[in-house]
Amino acid sequence: MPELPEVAYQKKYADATILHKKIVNVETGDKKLFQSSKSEFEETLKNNQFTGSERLGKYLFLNLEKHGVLVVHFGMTGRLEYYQHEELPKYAQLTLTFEDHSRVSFTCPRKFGKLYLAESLIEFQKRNGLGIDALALQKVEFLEILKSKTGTIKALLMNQKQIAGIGNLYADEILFQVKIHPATKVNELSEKDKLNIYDKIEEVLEVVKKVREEGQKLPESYITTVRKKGANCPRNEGKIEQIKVSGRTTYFCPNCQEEKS
DNA sequence: TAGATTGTTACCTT
DNA sequence: AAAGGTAACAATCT
Repeated sequence: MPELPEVAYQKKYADATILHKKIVNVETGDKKLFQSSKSEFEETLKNNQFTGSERLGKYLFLNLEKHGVLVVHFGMTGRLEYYQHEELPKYAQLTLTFEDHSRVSFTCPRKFGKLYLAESLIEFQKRNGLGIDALALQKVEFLEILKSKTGTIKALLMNQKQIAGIGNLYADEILFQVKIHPATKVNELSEKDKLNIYDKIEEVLEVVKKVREEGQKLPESYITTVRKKGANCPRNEGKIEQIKVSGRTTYFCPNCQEEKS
């Protein structure tokens, strides 16, 4: 599920389903997901309730009436499922039953998700060194982050300690939209390039966030819609290629996104 | 079937 | 010291 736009959708989903209801039962799954002891989760959540939610990057914060906040990281396959029936969904790792008998499960087939207990969003952000949320990022902050960096622009966009919220998919999308080769070194970018990248970060994330929240389709001009080796470029100027950049599989159009020399 | 998949991070090298 | 690249994690799909 999980880059910034998908987590924004999970926040909307949580807001519509699980706020202001007393939690009467807590069931936990594989302990590798739980970043505090499972008994601590059980004790903290039982007889408590969610009062609201916040999002930072790819993390969802479910604020509790007492004892701080439940923090959810969705890994690659995590999601919230709200339902009224008895049987647990497949891959349920945390299941809360509310006073009205409805339930919510955090499901996570690949178990890359993580659950934390924290005092607050700010405390969690500091403790984990998370950067500024990509949609709250100011132009000057972005330019400051780019200073004296030597790695690839793609790796920087995905570095959660610098900018929080962009992953492999939308890093590729941003660089496709701005027509910059993903392996370009940050120190080789012109000032114009940098400003264009900043604008596309905001544009792409806003567009995809809205698409996810409203259940719409991505624009046909997006490489994400044809993310496959040999596919036709949405601009019809070439064939999509697949390479590795900073260890991650990367899709781009060599025709639109020329390599700097 | 080998390699791919939206996540992070420990561990290497420079 | 710090920054950047890589492999590993788990389960499934093509």
